[in-house]
Amino acid sequence: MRPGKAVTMMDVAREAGVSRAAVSKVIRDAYGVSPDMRKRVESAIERLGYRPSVAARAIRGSSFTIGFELHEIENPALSRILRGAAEGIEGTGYRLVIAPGDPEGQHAIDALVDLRVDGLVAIAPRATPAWLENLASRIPLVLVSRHDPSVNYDTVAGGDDEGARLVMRHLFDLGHRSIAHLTRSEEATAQEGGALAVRLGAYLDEMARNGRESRIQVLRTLSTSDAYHATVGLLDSADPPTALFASHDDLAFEVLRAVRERGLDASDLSVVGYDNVRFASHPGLSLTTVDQSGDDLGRRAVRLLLERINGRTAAKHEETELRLVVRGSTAPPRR
Amino acid sequence: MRPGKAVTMMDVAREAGVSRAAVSKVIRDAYGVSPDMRKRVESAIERLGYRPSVAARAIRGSSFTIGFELHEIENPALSRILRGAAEGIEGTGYRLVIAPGDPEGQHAIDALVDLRVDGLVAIAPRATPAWLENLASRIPLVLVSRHDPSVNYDTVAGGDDEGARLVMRHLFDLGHRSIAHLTRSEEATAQEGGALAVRLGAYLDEMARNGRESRIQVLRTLSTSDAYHATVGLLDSADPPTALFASHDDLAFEVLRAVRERGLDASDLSVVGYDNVRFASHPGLSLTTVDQSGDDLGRRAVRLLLERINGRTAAKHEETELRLVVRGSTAPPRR
DNA sequence: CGCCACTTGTAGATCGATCTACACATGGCG
DNA sequence: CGCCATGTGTAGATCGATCTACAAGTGGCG
Repeated sequence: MRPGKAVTMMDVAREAGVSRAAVSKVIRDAYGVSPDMRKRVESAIERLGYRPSVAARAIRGSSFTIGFELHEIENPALSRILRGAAEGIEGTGYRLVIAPGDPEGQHAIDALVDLRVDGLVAIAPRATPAWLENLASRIPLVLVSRHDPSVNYDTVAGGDDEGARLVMRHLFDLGHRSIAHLTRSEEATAQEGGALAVRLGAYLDEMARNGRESRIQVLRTLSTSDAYHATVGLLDSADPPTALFASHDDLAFEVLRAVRERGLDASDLSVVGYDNVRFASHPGLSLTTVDQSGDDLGRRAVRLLLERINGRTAAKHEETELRLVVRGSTAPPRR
Repeated sequence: MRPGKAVTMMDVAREAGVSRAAVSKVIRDAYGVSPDMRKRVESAIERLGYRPSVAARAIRGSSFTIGFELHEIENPALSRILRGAAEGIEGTGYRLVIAPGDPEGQHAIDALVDLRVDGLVAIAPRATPAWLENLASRIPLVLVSRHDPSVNYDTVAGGDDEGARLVMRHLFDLGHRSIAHLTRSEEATAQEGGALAVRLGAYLDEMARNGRESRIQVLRTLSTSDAYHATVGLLDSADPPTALFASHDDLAFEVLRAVRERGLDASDLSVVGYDNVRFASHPGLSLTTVDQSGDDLGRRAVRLLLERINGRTAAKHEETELRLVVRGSTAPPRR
């Protein structure tokens, strides 16, 4: 029974004793259907278990499917955004498919475009604005966690500049004067509008404003496990900082791992993350962090995209609410 | 430029001065293409940036896409399986799309079937074997973390019975005599072949074998945050158990949350999880758990599915390696 | 009674690919 | 020189839907 046993519109038409066009009209809820015909067609659909082929639809017009590009499957901050998107799409008649991919997002985005989705939500922290503009000229596009001032695609992001400054001020207020910043690779912060680039910029600026240029120290890691080793190296250095601002929670947790393993605490090295993922509130971790309402980010992205699919062309750039959540991983420095 | 500006095979054919069929042959690497024609077509493809439409392909035959049904986006154990699947598909010429869905998996699976993917990897802990058999008769299907003895679909799972017994023996060896089990809702353990059902069964059996029927205590939660409240209730009860076996790490972490908030430790209530997600090894959590190689689960599922797509019809049922990882969340009971 | 408007349903083109069947060259060989 | 095998390319049907154009039927109204 394996070989292509799918029920088609033709089968339904035969079963109901009407034409294909009639069936099409019924399922699209189009004009020109008598109550009688509707009933017969609907019962035939029911009986045969017919389901319209998205592929066949896509080839003619809309697939009623939107794509979500996700480059880090295991990053809980991204999962939170994704959950918001999934919630946001409910009841809209559209469905969501996710393509896992590389950090550039290229491969995943291509896969979704090839599927002929009606629109795209992407994170793609390493894609260049030029490439995205080009993409946006061919398909409705919304970017999450980027601040590009594009006219062709929308963006939704947290106020990363403000968030990072909240973090820095919190640390300065506690009395820290030597604060390091832990972020991703050079490429990850290369795009001016990227969230990590903005956070890095705010860190550098706040250090300068407070006259601490000489203590600026930026660490970079490729993977999360790298973050652990980088911290170990930092703690072993001659004159370690008293606080560390990690550009997102997943990195911060690895920093905490190193700190705890040494038997140290927040007075030795205060740690701040970003995103307020679920684990941050766990008493075993208790991470001070910034909540940028990741789920709201996803929900809004979907809403903006649907607006665009339905004809809006003027770009919108939104920001979500921010909130510094102070927990046990930060404290005044011991000295 | 927005309106359907996609480059089609026809455009490429025109550009290269050949027929559509010729272009098709080149991209499918089919027989009957002269080196000269190949070159011209390839350069035309390059010049126009042509990408074949998966939708159009799917309608005729294969989409070279496989679907992954994921009902809990934020569950790190599932993310781990997903990562394995994503790794396993690399270099195979297929691509992976994920559909987020409800616990029944119905909606997500339907969405993937409607997309006309070539095969399906599903977790669907609450689907009935009958429904899955029916599904498997229409599309190649592999189930993860289920032990159904189906002849129409494959399964890959950890040895859940053995794993749960490892946990129980570890707790008995430490001296625990009153052990509770925390699992999901009734529906989640209703399917006989489901991983949670098997773990529950092993718990009940081990309690009985050790003559502790009277201390059997099964708690159920709907959400992860529920697990926290359930634990609080348990700790407040008249004669609380000295150990708790949670059916997966995410629940265990919430149990630990309650334990830690009370200032209690492993001697008061030992906690064991299942899955060995990344956070389990964090010193702030340090959870004893069972590692069932979640990434391997995903990798194997993909491999089995591709075998099936390529013609295998005899069902295979595989199990992954198991390993009990003892950490700080378990200790001998205080009394 | 005849014309028009409206309702209800169908035929057939179309979307972008795949794939079978065939046409046309070319050249080897008896 | 004629026949056939081989190599190269194309025409056209096909997949499952959408959607325009139109045919047939019904009833209102002057």
